[in-house]
Amino acid sequence: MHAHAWKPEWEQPHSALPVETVALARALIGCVLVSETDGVTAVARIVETEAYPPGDPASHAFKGERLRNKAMFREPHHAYVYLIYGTAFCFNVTSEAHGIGAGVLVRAAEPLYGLDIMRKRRGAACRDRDLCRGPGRLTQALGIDLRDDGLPLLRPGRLQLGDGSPAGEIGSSVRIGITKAAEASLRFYERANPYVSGPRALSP
DNA sequence: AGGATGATCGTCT
DNA sequence: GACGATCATCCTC
Repeated sequence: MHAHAWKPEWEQPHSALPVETVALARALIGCVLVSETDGVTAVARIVETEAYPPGDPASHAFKGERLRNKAMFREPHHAYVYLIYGTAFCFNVTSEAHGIGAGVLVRAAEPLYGLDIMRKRRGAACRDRDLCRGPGRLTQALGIDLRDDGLPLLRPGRLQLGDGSPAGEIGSSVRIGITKAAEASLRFYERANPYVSGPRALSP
């Protein structure tokens, strides 16, 4: 597969990405994420997200703006990156108006381009299916870390979101790994996609 | 395929 | 001193 075959697609800036958190979480399914880290390009297509809307007790923004979560209170469509469990980074896309803390966690993606650098970053023992399957794995494969925290995502840079649309049906379920507001169905994923990280058989 | 566990560290109480 | 929007590994079925 030729690299330039993908280029016209992922060089398109995203048109009309929603600002509202849940709408954004759905709209991000199918969008491509391009990373230009350390002079290397890697591209993956988002297949699973979770919404953390305003007033959500499970959101890092719930208790107000802090040093760590200040990116969540920025303009929409910026990166919010944080370290979790001391071992992994999580990548979010900010949502809602400036000053309102909210965002969308990107949980899994389908590797499209730069598979070799992703394998190198993830380790030789990693199956291709698992390169970006999980929030911490995705950031590792794409070289996303604290340097990306707060960066805009709709212009060329270390990270850029490109246009895309979901293939087939979008499923939803409760969010993974949270204890507060655990009943809310705010996780979205491409139903038939094998690169989704969590349960794929749930409804509606 | 699915459940339990330890690693590891910044942030908050 | 406790707690995560997790992962890799080890275990059992």
